[in-house]
Amino acid sequence: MTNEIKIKQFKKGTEILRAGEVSKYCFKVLKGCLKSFTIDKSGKENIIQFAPEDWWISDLDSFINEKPSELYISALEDTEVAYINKVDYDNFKNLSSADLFEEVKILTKNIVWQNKRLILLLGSTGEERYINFIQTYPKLYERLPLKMIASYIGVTPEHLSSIRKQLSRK
Amino acid sequence: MTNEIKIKQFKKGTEILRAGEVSKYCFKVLKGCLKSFTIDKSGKENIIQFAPEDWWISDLDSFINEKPSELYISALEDTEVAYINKVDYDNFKNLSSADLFEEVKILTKNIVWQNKRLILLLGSTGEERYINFIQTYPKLYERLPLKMIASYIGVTPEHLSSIRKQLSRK
DNA sequence: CGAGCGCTTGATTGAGTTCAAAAATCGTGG
DNA sequence: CCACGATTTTTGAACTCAATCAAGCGCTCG
Repeated sequence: MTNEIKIKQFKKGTEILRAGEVSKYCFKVLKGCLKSFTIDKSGKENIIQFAPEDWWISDLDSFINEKPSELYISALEDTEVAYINKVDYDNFKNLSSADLFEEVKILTKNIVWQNKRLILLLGSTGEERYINFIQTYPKLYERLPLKMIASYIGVTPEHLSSIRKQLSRK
Repeated sequence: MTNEIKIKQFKKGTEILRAGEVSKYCFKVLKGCLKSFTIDKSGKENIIQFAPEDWWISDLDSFINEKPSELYISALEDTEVAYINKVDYDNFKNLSSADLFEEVKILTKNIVWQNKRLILLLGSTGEERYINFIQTYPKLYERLPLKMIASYIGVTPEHLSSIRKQLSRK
């Protein structure tokens, strides 16, 4: 197996992937934080994922099947990533069982994580999702501006502001 | 590798997993249809996933980590499944690279699928999600009662009914 | 110091829920 | 094969939670 992992830096604010382009890379964040998001019909940005240290991020569908991406990816902070390209990824099938098993574990974690988000989006209020966010990602809560968290949990910044106010009355 | 896949039938309406129990199995549907769902604070049922033919379903977090399930699973139709238990699943690490690679592909598909749901839930209206559902799962649309589809796309049955009415005026 | 960004506040609007009840459909036993 | 009860779907009115709109405050950084 050849080690084809490469390293790259992005300055805060860098646009790394634009919807419509094919996602050529899969990133693992070493330092800093990236986000993936859509922009819907009304022009609103919806954050699908934050990727702080040790998380990986990509538009998997676009990356694997080489189709236009639905997601944008950009840097929320100065960020350092390890990344892999499609050709190297396809060589996965030549990896050892141990490495593939590792990959299975990483993917499984992602499924569990996304599933929890689906459960929250379908069955809880904005307030509940906000509380859950703080408890689940206390570090991110300190690092990210309120409007990013609002977008992630699916409410407007104004509404999150009022949620906060209510919660502080206790 | 031992083939530890077993077959089982469920009658329509059977409760297969209850939230709070540990999910002992991972099911692959051969015939019929299962659903996984939560019941939120207000008692409302929120459908997380439908599993018609060839889909697999489980509370993965509960199954893998042997913790109490957040999800319920039940049979929407008379259903036949293949299932695997935890011990056999753990033997995955002894599988061939080819088999593990296959597993990676299955998991990747699940991630892509869940990701599309997240995008829809965060960035579209009930009407858009309904149209998307019909286009993505025309077969399911024929088989399932409206209230199930409503729960899946995150609106009330009453509202879905009115969405339908609006769409039919064309 | 001023421009811009992030956060808050309050007034207004609107998409979707709730509630209640009628109409349609389904399924099961006689 | 029909009848009747149960479930599902439709309808409409009242309501509610969150979005939108608009304005103002406080920081920071250029």
